[in-house]
Amino acid sequence: MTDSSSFFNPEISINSGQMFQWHKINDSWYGVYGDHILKFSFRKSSSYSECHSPEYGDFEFYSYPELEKWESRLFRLDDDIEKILSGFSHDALVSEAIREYPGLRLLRQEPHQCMFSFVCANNTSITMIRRMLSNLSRKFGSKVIYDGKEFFTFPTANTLHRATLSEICTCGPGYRSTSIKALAKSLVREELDVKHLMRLSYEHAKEHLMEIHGIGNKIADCILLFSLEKLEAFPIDIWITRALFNYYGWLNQNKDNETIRYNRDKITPKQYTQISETIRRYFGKYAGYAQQFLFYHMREEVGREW
DNA sequence: GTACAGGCAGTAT
DNA sequence: ATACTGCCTGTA
Repeated sequence: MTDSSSFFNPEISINSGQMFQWHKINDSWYGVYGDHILKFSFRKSSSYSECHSPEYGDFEFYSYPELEKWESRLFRLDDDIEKILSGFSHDALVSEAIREYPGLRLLRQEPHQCMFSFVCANNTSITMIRRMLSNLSRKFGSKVIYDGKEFFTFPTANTLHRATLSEICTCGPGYRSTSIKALAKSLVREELDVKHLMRLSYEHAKEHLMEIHGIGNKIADCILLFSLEKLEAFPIDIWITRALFNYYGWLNQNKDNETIRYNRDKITPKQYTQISETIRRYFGKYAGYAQQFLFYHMREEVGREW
């Protein structure tokens, strides 16, 4: 743990926009992970924030019901982070972001929860996404009392499948409600199966996901990256589009040497595919990690200028 | 009032 | 095949 890139900061990782159902109560963070409630706290005796960046030992991890070593799973501590990040040394912007945000990690989410979460994330704000998911958990999840506080687990695909469209609508997803129903149906019928998707290649898994109503290029890439172990997935949302437009001008040429034109906010599905291929070749099989740092950099440093 | 928020599907070309 | 357009809903 000598390289600054190996520091581990769960707080910044949780707050980097991948995760929607976490919040801080007093000095602890609580989150919903499928049917488990997770919690971590700063170890009081640690010198974190005094003179060094946080490390693994500065935190204590809890869960209910007990989930063995969940922190290793969620924060991907099993990845060789130094090796992965050193693979981006040819890129100045990502390298800068890695130095700027030591301890930022890609998170490994619970797959079903991840799928529903990003279906809800279609064309809306983080605040609204959090509200929808909270409402869905409250209405269709199970109540759990932990640390004397009330939590609700994430609803199962079965429950959401049995729920009526209007019941789901009362949780606030609007037109995304039909997408939630479509996803629940595919999962219950096992037309969409997590273990199967994990075994498939990135491309084939993505094809399957995109057959679901409400899952397009971007949402499929989020699901693949955050829950299906496809670390080459590189979700291109509006922030990443802006980053690519502003800092990666060379991307604007396709293989026929034609200039790809797009205004800085929108890309077409064809452009998405083209840019995705190029950027994955450029960043390699862990492109998703690069995306994570780019995304966070854009939100933190450039966000207020837009 | 209306523009916008971490895209998408349906329809028109 | 590719481009254009409307969309739930709450907030600024």
